[in-house]
Amino acid sequence: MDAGMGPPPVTGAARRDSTASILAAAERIFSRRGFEGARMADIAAEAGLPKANLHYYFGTKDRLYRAVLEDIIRQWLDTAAHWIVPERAPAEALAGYVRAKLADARIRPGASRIFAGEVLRGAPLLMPFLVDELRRRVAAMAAVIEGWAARGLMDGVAPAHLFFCIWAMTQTYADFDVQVRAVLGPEAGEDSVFAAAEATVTRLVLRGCGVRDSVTEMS
Amino acid sequence: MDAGMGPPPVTGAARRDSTASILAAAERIFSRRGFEGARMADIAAEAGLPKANLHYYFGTKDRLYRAVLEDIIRQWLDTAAHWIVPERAPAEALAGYVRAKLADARIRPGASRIFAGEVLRGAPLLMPFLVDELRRRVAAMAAVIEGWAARGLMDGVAPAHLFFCIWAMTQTYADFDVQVRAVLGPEAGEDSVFAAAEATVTRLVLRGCGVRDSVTEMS
DNA sequence: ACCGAATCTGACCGAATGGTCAAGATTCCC
DNA sequence: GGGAATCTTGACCATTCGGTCAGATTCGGT
Repeated sequence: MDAGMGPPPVTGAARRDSTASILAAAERIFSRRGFEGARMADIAAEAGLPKANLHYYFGTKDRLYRAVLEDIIRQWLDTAAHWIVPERAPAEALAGYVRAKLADARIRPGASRIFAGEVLRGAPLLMPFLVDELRRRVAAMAAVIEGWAARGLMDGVAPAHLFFCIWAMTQTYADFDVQVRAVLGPEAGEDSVFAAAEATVTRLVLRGCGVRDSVTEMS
Repeated sequence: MDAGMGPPPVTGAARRDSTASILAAAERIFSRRGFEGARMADIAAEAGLPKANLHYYFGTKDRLYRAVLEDIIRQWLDTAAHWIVPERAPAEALAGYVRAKLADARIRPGASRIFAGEVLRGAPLLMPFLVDELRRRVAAMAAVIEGWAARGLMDGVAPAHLFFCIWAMTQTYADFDVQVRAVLGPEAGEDSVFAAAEATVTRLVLRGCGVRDSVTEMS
């Protein structure tokens, strides 16, 4: 992440507003069209600014994309670090993590979609992050899981795969939202969809891991 | 699916070879670059044919993409129709379906990635399919699940969401293969990765659904 | 009020890309 | 064997798109 620097390295006032609205617009456009499909002109229009303005602040399309990604990664890691800690009980931690990830998927689906698109393409930009930071984080989280298993609080499952599954199930509600809506039909409201999603995912995770003291005995 | 027709509506001999290698090349290129990112010239090079040849057989990039997608959808539906049937026991059906989907993800990851990319973009081409065919299929599969639940063979879970979760978990091993490999490291071989994946996903699904007579009592 | 720095913007490129075409090569069928 | 349909291909084009730039315009400090 972070390569070189844009035009002026100083801080400004209007800078904040412009960059913020550009980033927001970029997240919206990139999330639906992907990096290649997104047009700088469209992002500019979405942000209500002339195209040259984007280049003034971010230099190139590539750097703008990186900036968006960086923001996404930060939140991604924060959520995990908040929930998957040894102090919590497995039931609370895993259910909380699932709930938080689903909330992200609902509130900020574009972020999840951009991340997905990046990894789909082979993670040309994120590869260093995946191999270094993410790998370390997962190792740490795996240790937490194994600690719980060792204390008899849950079954022994392959920790990394458990996380792959949790990420897949939760993020699918952002990445494949169109499919979810199409299948469930228009009569299914957002609230009920996400309520059912949380119940289902939580159930699969908690029961699948044999978590004792299952908070969600039924749903 | 299927819109209009290519240049000549007749059958040919060399036609088969060329179209086949073009489709294979297209699947490889589209799967990593997405529709917008894929270059007709690259697909041509991958297929070992001049670019004009692709246009001779498929007319436009759009029609070539549709042809690839159509093929993918067919397999997608076949697998589901094969496993999720009332005659089978839930344990066998669900485990078999998971195994088959994971095999697809391993053997033909490009197909899954193309499908994912299409849905990520809002399914501009697949929307009709999602709303009509897929919705009907899921309704049928949901009826099977509910039948099993009614017979006391498994718990009552929201069937559509169960499938969303199964698709997410299995396809993530194709779509996010790069992330999986990066996190698990190079020392993890294909075989062991997919073995662990199958064990984990199957466990989450079967235990999560409270399937009786669980074939996989432990792993 | 004044001045330099920061910000903004319309007009303008060059490269890349999907698509075309007409002429040449090959295959098929009688 | 011969002619027509099918197939192949290099050269070419129009458009689109990321990026540039020089000239306004506004902002911040004194």
